[in-house]
Amino acid sequence: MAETLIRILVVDDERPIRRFLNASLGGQYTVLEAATGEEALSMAVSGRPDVIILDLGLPDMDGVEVTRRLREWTQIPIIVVSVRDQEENKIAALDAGADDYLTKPFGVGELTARVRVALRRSAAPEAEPVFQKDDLLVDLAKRNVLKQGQAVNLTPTEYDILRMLVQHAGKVLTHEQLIRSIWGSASAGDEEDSHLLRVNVSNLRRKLEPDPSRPHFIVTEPGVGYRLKTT
Amino acid sequence: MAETLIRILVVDDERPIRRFLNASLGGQYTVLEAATGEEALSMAVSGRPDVIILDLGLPDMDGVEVTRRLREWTQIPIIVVSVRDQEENKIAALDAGADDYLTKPFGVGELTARVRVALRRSAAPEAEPVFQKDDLLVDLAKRNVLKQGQAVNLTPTEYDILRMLVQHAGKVLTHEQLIRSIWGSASAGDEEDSHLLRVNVSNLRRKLEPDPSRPHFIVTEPGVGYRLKTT
DNA sequence: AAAAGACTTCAAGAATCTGTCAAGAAACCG
DNA sequence: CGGTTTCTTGACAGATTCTTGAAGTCTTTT
Repeated sequence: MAETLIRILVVDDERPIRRFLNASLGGQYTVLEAATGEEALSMAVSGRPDVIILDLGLPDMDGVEVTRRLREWTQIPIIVVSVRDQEENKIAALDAGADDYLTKPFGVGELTARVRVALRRSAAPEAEPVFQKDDLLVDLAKRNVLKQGQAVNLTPTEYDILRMLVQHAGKVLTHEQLIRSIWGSASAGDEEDSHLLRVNVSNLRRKLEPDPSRPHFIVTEPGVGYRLKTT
Repeated sequence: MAETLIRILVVDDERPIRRFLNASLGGQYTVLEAATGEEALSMAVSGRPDVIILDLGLPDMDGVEVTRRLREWTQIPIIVVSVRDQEENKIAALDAGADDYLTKPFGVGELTARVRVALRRSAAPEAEPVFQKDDLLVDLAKRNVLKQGQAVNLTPTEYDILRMLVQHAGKVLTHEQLIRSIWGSASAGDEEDSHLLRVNVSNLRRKLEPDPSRPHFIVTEPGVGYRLKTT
């Protein structure tokens, strides 16, 4: 069957559950397994799954955090599966970037139906999680930034800005868009934060650009915002 | 906020439930209502909702059938809401094209979270308005202007004018329309600004036209305004 | 053909926006 | 708690853009 090319990553720390899901889905899909959050994150990169089924109760990391980390670089559909039935858990997971939330126990039929929904949708094109140009390489999945093969140390804020730029490489991001994505929608339209943004971009350039005074990667669009050059 | 432009169509035959949902969602979204399947189908056309919340138990038509009919022409996210808790109902609805399935009773928080998920997804792939003619390419989504493949540096004002022209390519834009869209309605009818407009158009031509003295793209309609040639 | 009106071009000062440095405050980590 | 990193803020120089005036060009009208 050609369908077997579709890969599903099952993340759950309990082996019996993994085996159960493997048995349920294995007939139609290729099933990858991960038992911890770290494992899930790395397998999401290496295994290139088409759907991720994620249990919230992991030993090393909360499932919501895993979701958040994944969403930094990919739109792979995430179906959260958990014994937690409280509404607040569902909301937190969904707002963190999950596409669906099933409460255990659930029927296999419903799960596969929701997997089909996720697959049906993911015909859409996906942004590249890796940006490369000349000596600069940004890998959003690994959270790596290399300049001439050397790791570059970025502060969280700097990385957030760079991630935004990479996710919209080639497009102009307005000051407001950048500020909102980094400091929240609360503080948009504030001159203070415009300045903050400029300082951070300046720092970014100093760390990334060969010649910060004549930017090669992060170019200014006067009066508007910044853009990551692709060409 | 302008966010109220997002429209949600609530389909349920019970008025109390419609009122409840309207109250729950009305603060953030514009809520449209339909009580029957037929009404839902016609409102999906006329109301152009961004999300549809659909009850399965309608008097004239089964909700699954409504879903199927909608999917014949649109990908508007459909969140099914039903008292039916059997797995087969869920599977049928999801496979018919629904994006999500909630069993009544449900929490408002969860519903709005799932609405956000649906909106988040459909917000992603936006149509890119692009204008191309000969050597000139204007990409409004990227805010890019290329002349013979080379990026052209436009000032914010110049870009605003060009954007207006592209958005109404082929049509004549009066001086007043252009001035109003760029400097606000306050200063329309002012001779000062008419001049300003001319200066900016002149600069635009110098940057875009092969021969600024004989405009190929931005042509003057004497006494009226300017027009972007499409042919 | 001259005149009037409309449009275009050029140039320079004013206003605004942007980049950089540096130092104190705050947060983080062991 | 001490040390380190990161964040925030202010000041200032530099660059870009906006605005305005004057002069030149084109078109239409008389």
